[in-house]
Amino acid sequence: MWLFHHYPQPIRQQHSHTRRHPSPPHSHTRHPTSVTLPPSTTNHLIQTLCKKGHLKQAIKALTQEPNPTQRTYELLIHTCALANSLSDGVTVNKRLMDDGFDTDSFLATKLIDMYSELGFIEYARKVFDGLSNRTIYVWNAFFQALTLAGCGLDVFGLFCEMNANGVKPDRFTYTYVLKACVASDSEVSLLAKGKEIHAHILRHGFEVNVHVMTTLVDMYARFGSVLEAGYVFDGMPAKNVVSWSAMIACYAKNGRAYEALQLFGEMMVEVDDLTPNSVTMVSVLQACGALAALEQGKLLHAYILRRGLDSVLPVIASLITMYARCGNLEVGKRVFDQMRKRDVVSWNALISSYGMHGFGEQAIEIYNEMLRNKIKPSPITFVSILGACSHAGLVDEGKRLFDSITKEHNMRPTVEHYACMVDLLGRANRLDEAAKIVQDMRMEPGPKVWGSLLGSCRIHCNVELAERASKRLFKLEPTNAGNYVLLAEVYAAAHLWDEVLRVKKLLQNQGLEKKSGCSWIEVKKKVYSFASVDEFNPHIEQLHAFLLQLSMEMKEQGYRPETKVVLYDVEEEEKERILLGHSEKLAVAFGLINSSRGETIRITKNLRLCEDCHSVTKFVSKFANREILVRDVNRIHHFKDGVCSCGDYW
DNA sequence: TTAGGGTTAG
Repeated sequence: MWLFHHYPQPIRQQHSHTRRHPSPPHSHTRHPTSVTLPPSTTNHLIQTLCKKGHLKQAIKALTQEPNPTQRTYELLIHTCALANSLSDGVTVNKRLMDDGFDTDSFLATKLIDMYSELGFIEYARKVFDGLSNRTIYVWNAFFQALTLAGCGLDVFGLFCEMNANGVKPDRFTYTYVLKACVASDSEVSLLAKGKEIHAHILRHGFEVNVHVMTTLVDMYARFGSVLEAGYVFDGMPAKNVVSWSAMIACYAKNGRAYEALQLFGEMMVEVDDLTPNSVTMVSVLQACGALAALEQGKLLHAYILRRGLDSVLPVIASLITMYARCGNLEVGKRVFDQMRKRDVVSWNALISSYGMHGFGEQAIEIYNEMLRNKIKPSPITFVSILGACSHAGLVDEGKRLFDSITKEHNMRPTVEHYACMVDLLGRANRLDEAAKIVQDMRMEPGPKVWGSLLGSCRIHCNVELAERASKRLFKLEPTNAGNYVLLAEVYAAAHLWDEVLRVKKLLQNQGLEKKSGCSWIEVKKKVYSFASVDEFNPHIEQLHAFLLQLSMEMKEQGYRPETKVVLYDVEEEEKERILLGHSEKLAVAFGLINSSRGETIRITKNLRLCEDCHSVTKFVSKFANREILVRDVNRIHHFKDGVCSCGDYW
């Protein structure tokens, strides 16, 4: 029994000779519930101690009880899990096996749950392996345990074995097996497995079960298969608030914020007796934030207050982030200030809000206040605060905070933290130091780290390092078009047009495409979107004419188009024409035409803001005397009087 | 005995 190697010898010897009723070989006949024995007061005592959470005393009492019942063991196991005590759990496990409960599938289920909760999947595996009569409960518990432990891949073989053994999957089995597809640490994508399970579900008539089908929607959502998720959702015979929320979350998480809001609207208007709850709100707020749809967001805020959902911490964290992403940092701060209770997520939300607005020093102040409030930082806290330092160019502060992860907080920096450091140093044009961090990392630098390095090379036009980083990235993420585009931009800036063409070919050969630019603007509570190549847009001619006129006026004032960002080796004039078609310029023009003076123009872009759009927007903010907020993938740019809040550092 | 959707970052 390797399982018990590290633990004290079982206590059986102490009580075996005190046992008044010698045990028959099989446990069940000896069970006090199945033989008529007077109810044991010790059993009762153990159970009471467990219910009150006095685990140590309960374990002690166990040594006095010769015939613990199944119920006693059940409570003991549960209490060990609650008390997070592996050693006690193992003691109980050992004792119940000695007592002949080793064939008890009910207790086996409980043991598997316990080991899973304690994070010891190998112990759970031992229990599972040692049991011959595996009921559906046992299989389900083990599937769930494997999934939680990130061993999703193991589930499929066992699922086949279970079917081969004639045990029929039930609605719970399917939810666990579907979850196993997404919760696998393995490199292989398990989408294909998920589709197989989908077929299995249909063959066995489970397409009527709301839980199973909702899990299926969620599985497709997590693989980014929005269409499949939609098919499943649309085909569901009955949907409840969870199904709707899952589909809304699917859109919100997969860059389809507009559809998320639409679906939410449909849910509110068309479906009776269905009330969105706090979970729904979180996804909808996310979608508003993604679109910078401030007016929609405010309506949701009012709704949250009416429904009394403002005491739900995740809702408030999403609300703070929504306001910040919509450019309204002050309101977000006010929401935070009014919270009666705050958790680390609330603080993280505020820190990252200040970070995305470029207020690095204030973000650090908030972080220090959080520590003074005795809130323990989470790994995400450090991502947020390092990101804030990066946006504000606070290199030394960032380095100090990074060191504090190990020195002051006894935590280990993750790949994400290293990626933040590479970004921080790289943006600040300290590429050598950034490269050294990558070299000295104690773990494998993943795509995020190399991606940060490549991004910095793009800003500072470092061809050699960009080639090194992209070589690794092309291996790690062969289908991420963004990496090819970044490298091409580095080459274009260096006028290495042959190389630009070579990278473009590489992209084409794999059937990949450059993600096209897209911008959104909210005007009078409606969201309008613009694409860079957008001949179908009804406003396009008007906008082009407007921009052409604007560009001429700006040129008189000293504007020079930043043609280096154009990835085509064409005449300057053509490059200027291409630049004028950028989606954010269309959105700015649309905003100027369709909103009244004094109104802030809020725009969102799906990519990083290009240098030319940045300088044009600065000009516009001055000449049209308008405040313009542009949120790109990285941060918020607040243009006013010809200046941007990022200080041209982004 | 067991169940489905969410929070903060990049």
